[in-house]
Amino acid sequence: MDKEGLLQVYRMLYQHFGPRNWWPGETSFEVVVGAILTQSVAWRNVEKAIANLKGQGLLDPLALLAAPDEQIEEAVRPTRYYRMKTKKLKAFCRHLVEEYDGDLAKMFAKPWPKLREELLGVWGLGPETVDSILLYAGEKPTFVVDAYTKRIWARLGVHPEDIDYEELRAYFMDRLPEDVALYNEFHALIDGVGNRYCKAKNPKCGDCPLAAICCFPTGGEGEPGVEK
DNA sequence: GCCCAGGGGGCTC
DNA sequence: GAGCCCCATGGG
Repeated sequence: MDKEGLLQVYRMLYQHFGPRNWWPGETSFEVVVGAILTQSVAWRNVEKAIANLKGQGLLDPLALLAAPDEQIEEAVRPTRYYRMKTKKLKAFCRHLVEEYDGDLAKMFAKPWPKLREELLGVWGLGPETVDSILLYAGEKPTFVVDAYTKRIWARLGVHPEDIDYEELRAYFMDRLPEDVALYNEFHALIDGVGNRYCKAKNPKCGDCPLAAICCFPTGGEGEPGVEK
């Protein structure tokens, strides 16, 4: 799939869903917190957790660091893995406070490819979370890949589903213009189609906007590894 | 009441 | 370095 093919998919999704207006968040710190909490969990539950944190004045790096683990755990309980996520939130806040005086603007002032490597070194932050933070909180032109991206492009016959994260990210970034708004909307649209039509165990193809170009289910998983 | 969602860490060999 | 288990809630 070349640049035009990718943009065609983008247009098909956009026509179906319209603008998705990501990322909901009053502050960039709230967006970061959401990026960590949304790991493996529906956004609905993240909203509850963020409301809990906000209600207790914990949507602030210093306040969050100072609060006892038990309080954070209770607040983020709806997002599953709440003990792990409490550790992850604190690990990020610790890094932010120690390296940037708790100031996200200062952090994002750093050249983003360098910052990306740095954040990947923070405990609890993997590539998807780091790219989400950079794109949606920092407005940096890095493409976010998730399980839906892998699954959908596998079903389009472009790659095997177990493709490496960095490889698929590079696939998009090598072909698409370096455009924050495009990356923002594209990932949000992929999440939309994935959520509605592309669940792993019970896909509901129905009126999926990509049905015309999809290899699933008739074509199985497509032709893994074949470059289209 | 069971099964599934699905990112990241950590362990194994 | 690939494979596997752990985390542990809530919706269908």
